[in-house]
Amino acid sequence: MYEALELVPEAPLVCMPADDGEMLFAKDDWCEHALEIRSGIARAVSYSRGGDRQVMAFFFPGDIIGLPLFDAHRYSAEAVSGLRFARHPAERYRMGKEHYDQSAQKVAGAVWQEEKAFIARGLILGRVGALSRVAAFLGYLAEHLADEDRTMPFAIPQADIASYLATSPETVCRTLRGLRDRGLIAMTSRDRLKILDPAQLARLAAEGRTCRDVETTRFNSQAMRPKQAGRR
Amino acid sequence: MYEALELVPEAPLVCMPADDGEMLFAKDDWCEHALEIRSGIARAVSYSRGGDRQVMAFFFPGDIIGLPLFDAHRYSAEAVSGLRFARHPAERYRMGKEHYDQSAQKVAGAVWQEEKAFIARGLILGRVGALSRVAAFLGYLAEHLADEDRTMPFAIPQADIASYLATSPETVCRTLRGLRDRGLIAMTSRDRLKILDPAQLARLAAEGRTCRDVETTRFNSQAMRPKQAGRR
DNA sequence: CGCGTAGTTGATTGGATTCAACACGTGTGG
DNA sequence: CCACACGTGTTGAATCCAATCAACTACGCG
Repeated sequence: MYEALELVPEAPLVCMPADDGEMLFAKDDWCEHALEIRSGIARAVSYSRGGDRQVMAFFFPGDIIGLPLFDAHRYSAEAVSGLRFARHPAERYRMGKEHYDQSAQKVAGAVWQEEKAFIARGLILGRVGALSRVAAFLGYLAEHLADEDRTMPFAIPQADIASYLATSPETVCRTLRGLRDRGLIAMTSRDRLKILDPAQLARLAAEGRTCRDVETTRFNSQAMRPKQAGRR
Repeated sequence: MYEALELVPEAPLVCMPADDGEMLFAKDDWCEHALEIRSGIARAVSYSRGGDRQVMAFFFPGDIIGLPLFDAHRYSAEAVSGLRFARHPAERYRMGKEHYDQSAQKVAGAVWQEEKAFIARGLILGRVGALSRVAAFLGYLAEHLADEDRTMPFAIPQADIASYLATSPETVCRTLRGLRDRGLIAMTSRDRLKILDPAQLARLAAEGRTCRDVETTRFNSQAMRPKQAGRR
């Protein structure tokens, strides 16, 4: 009865639509519902005093966001485009409550799934150079919403991509054009993107331009080198 | 700041030292112990195929790392400098096990504490320009290991800082010097850093150089603006 | 004392931001 | 149906910043 992350049938989980740009929940708000994304894309946003805004993560169909690791939401979430979602009572996912509908393992898995989105951005931003960041981002997108034909809906405003990648919209546009000209990707329509050469794209993401010290000091330095063998 | 998360007294928790650079646990390894940092600094590292290395997070005294959100470790951890730590049996922190030594709330709090370190890097890397990134990093450091005099041990190799900030060691050095020349920080010794002007530093972190579109499109754009009021 | 490493500084070059202008699609109202 | 405004994406030119290469200093340790 409790297998999978299946929704419990007792509550009639309607699939609600959200307008583009609509806020789904706000940081520090009480965590009432967890949201399961049915279609479209959502974004996690950080507003700092000072007025600057950062897109911290994107979420895709199948993701469950707003899980009550705490009582309060850890970030603000907004709809990007074409979002439809279902609400789950947060109590179901609250840890340590005795009335588990889900096993704690499942809850932990869902939390980890949510956190991975934030960590992924860190790894992407860790790469220097717009080219490798964009390439890594496309690879990340493909993992989440590419079909068997390596085609995916690409309904994310370039301003959001720019904020996510910590670069300017112009650079995003130029880089995408560069990838298109080199035949690595194709954009048939405004909102459809096809990855033509995943291997080359991954290579760009990896070697695009890595900090020099990584190669050099890694094998010379002592403080750098892990002394315990056997990592991967 | 880290109240509670108290260790259970039953096991004699010895405080083990680690050599600088020593690997504490490896990604994907079975999660046997959680490590409580008693002194010094540790780092989370990501090794990708391709040989590039990224410092994803720093951890400080009081932090508990390697918590078993899953069975396997989610990242590799290494000692940076002067690390002493205590091992806690991972079972204590495994979610959903019936034999809680800690309440699930405590476990969730510890997990969140650990995850925050990774998310903090994303927010720091989201800022463009080396100056704002370094300033934001110093502010983050100060939150975790500054004493009442705003002085803190600064025993992190600049190569690690550079990797963490996705920049080059030279730029880190130059930026620190710039901050020193402007009287915002002082480095009495090689490994002690004092923050002289926290307000100015925070200002630099915020406005250092924000992507232009943030200001302009935020108030004009429709897709950008959250339609539900009352965030913050 | 000499070696190795980390840190520092200068000069150069390439890349990204920025400003500006324009193209394109969409929805609205005349 | 067309004109228009508006937002988004696109492209060009100029400036500025940061990566890079190279040389040097400071420091810790045998």
